[in-house]
Amino acid sequence: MPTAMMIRRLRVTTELSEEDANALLKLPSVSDDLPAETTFVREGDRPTRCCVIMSGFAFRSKMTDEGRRQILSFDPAGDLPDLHGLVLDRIDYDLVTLSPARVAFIEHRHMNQLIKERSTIGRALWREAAIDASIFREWIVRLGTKDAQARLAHLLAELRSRLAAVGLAAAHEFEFPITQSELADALGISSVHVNRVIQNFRAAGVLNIQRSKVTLNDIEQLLKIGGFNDLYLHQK
Amino acid sequence: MPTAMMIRRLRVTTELSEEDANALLKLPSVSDDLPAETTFVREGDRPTRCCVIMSGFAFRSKMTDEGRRQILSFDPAGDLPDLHGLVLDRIDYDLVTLSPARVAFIEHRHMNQLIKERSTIGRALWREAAIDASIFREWIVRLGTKDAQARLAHLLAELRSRLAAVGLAAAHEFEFPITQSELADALGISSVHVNRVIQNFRAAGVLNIQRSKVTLNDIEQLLKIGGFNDLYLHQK
DNA sequence: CGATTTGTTGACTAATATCAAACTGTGTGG
DNA sequence: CCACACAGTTTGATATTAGTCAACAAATCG
Repeated sequence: MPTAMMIRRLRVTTELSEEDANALLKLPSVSDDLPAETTFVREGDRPTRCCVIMSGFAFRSKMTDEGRRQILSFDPAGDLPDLHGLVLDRIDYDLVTLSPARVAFIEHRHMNQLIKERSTIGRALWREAAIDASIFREWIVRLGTKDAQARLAHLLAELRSRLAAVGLAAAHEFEFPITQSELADALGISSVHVNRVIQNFRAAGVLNIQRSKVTLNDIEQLLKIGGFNDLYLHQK
Repeated sequence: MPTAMMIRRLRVTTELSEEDANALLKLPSVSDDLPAETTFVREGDRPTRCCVIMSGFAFRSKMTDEGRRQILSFDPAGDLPDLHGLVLDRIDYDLVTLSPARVAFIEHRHMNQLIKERSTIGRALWREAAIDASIFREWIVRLGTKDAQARLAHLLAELRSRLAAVGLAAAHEFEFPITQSELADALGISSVHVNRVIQNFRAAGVLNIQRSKVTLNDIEQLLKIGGFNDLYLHQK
């Protein structure tokens, strides 16, 4: 059952009948175990299949001409990070494993066939892509209006909310195997500054990030500092 | 023909048969002339119709709890800025006129009917939404990796490219009725700093922004300073 | 025409970047 | 088990970018 996690994920935002779920489970796919830091889709690729993160984390990123990397999303198990490859000729970002991850690949023709047969699935997938876009919009707000502290708090609040929705976060902590340098590339600040911000949070007893685990000691503070409001996640 | 500009816009990115175009032209809609700075869709709204910018400009924005505004997109004539309202329960941003603008509204049920009847139109619209998301991703790169100069250059390069594609930009200039304060909210910098960056560009003979008109004197420099690469616009 | 918004300037401050060095932890091979 | 290498983190010093505030000038609008 390669796509069980994906169905759990879809059901966070969409009602899905057992029939539809079963149809999704029957999608032919090939899976691959990838080590951390593996780029498995590249900017400029012409996609013929889309992928599902089965376990671990991936992220999407872009390199600028000046050699800077911007991380655009974190994609935990269940995510479909290149769904729009179905309707676009080219992929406009790199897709990279953050941790060792298992990734399933589904041929576009199978997806298209299923969408044609079951319009509710087409709708669910379009909806999923729309929420993906909504998360990008909030990412813009994060970078455009918040200082370094608030950016980190907001990102962690979002991750917690999304991971909790699929059972991947406990009350006060979750697995998130990221380096400070990667956080820096996600938040648009330097890794030195990420380090200092984390230290402030530790000293204030708000949170800790250590060895692939995020601990949120004071979630109320976290939400307040990050100015976090979960409307944009469109969870039921 | 309320949606002629929209069709021109769709044809930038998608092949559309005459039949499909005609079906789109027959969509029932109501239009409205709105003054500048009018918020006509609000964050939290439950959408029942979607809109097409017929003339002028709109923008999408979000307010943070701290009272800061982040502009998320500029939407010229032809744009469908809330297409994803078709698949989401709530709108997660404000939609505001930048200039006086004519806006057409199409009931979701008419859109859904048409999508059901003509799957190529459904595809075209999904594709449109996917490109919208791609532009958000690049907006993240702009804010996360570029300094103030490059942000402005990159934004103007994007606008030029998109406007030229639908015939709304001449070789070296286009209409864009924006204040420096609005630019500041789009670029994540202060309006004072926007002013200084513009002055630098003027002094260097690269560009000018004046009285609702953007003049690009040295496009090569503009693209270079902005680090602009148009892959993400997915234009044919 | 006055009223209001927008643009411009200068002085000062705050946030964050950069650079370089040192420190910590973890895994590897001898 | 130790020594080493490596990646990641931490620290301090300094530089740069951009923000804030306040005043004024120039456009624009009714």
